[in-house]
Amino acid sequence: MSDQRDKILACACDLYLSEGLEGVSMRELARRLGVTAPALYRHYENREHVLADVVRSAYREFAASLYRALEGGTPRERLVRAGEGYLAFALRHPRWYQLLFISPEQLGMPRLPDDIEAMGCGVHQFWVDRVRECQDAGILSAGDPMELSLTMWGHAHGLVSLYHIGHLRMDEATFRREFLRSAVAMMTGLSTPEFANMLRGEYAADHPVEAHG
Amino acid sequence: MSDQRDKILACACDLYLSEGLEGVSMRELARRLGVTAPALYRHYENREHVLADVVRSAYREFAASLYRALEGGTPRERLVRAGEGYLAFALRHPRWYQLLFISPEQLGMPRLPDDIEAMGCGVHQFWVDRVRECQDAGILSAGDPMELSLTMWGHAHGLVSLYHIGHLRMDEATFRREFLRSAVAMMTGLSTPEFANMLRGEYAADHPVEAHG
DNA sequence: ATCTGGAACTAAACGGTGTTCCGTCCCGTA
DNA sequence: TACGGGACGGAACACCGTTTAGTTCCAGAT
Repeated sequence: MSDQRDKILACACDLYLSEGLEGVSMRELARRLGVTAPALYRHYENREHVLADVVRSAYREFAASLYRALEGGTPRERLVRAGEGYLAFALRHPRWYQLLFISPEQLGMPRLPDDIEAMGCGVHQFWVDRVRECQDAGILSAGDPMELSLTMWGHAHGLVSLYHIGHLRMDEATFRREFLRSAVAMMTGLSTPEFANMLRGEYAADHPVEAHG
Repeated sequence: MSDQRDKILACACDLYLSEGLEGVSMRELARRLGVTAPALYRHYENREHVLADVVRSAYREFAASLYRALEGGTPRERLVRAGEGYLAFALRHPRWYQLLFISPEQLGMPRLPDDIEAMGCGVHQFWVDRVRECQDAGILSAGDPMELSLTMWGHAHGLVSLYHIGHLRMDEATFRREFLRSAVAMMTGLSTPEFANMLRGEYAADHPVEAHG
């Protein structure tokens, strides 16, 4: 029965979300479960395997947040909703987001397990699909959809990452505005000329330039 | 005399570059210096302060790699060289690059020391200056130079970060090509229309599309 | 020349970590 | 009823950061 394994994982997730990676120790885990540390090794080979399962949980939560974008009715709406879901997840669950993009060696493993790498590729594929259908709809310019999605993903992850680290001295509301503005600026370089104009127009209408001097 | 302090720092840098963060332990540091661990506390308050000095070293190396761009003769050349310097540093010294963008809590500190945060802002300011002079030269579109540089920085850091983590399944040469292509695509969204056209033309001339079926 | 103070070090220890080994209990099954 | 195996606890090993107390040694002042 893997009932206890589930409890360990749930406890490890709680511990990680509240205390960070260093907070997830086998002994503290055991303490919270009313057990001694060696007992955990009945259910998990070692700490590394526990952390790998926490990462898997993070990926599942992340994927769920993204896949809700498929409820959108048009390629454009699905792409926009995917972007919104991405940002929402990154801001609502900073620690989970960071776990998705942490280097394996910080988890104490030389390489990520294959299935976790596959989850990362799955997310990437989701983006490629969103891009491709926007290309088919004439919204994004032609070209390898993987290349376009790479540019978009890199941009989004970079901004979020800089914000989480604290290199950007902004509050969350300001960051949301900057993220949107920056995304629109970047997307105009990836869109068809007509759609780029439309994007600029919509953004200008929604965000009138404030007077300052 | 801070001779020993310098030796400790040099040894910590070596240790970090070869073994990673976890490899930098006070005991191993002491072993390599032919000394016992408590002796280190004569020269450094604790491990956190040692690591902070390693981060400072990383920043100095990074800044040096960037500031060489000022040898360029035109705003455009200085911006391009800065981008090349950024990528070169990130690829040549992955561990040092990662140290610049690591979250404080992974270093065991609640917040970065003020002077280190200031070094990060200094690098940012360098980018803002490169952008501003390109705007003055009519190469980049008008607008807050901080906003433009944020878009560019986010994009660059995001791509490098994804590559370092291993989410991008490419060798280094492929990544360099993808990075350049992606940067050009993004820059066309930030440039004046004339310069965007020129950019596209130059990139197309340097990178003829390969035939594939 | 002797005394003194302080810098630099060592040894030992405390409490923490991941992990292993071994003994023990307990429960389902033959 | 006997057995086997899963689940656990206790003790231990080797490591970690850090503190305390004691030692060595040398420069400078008396």
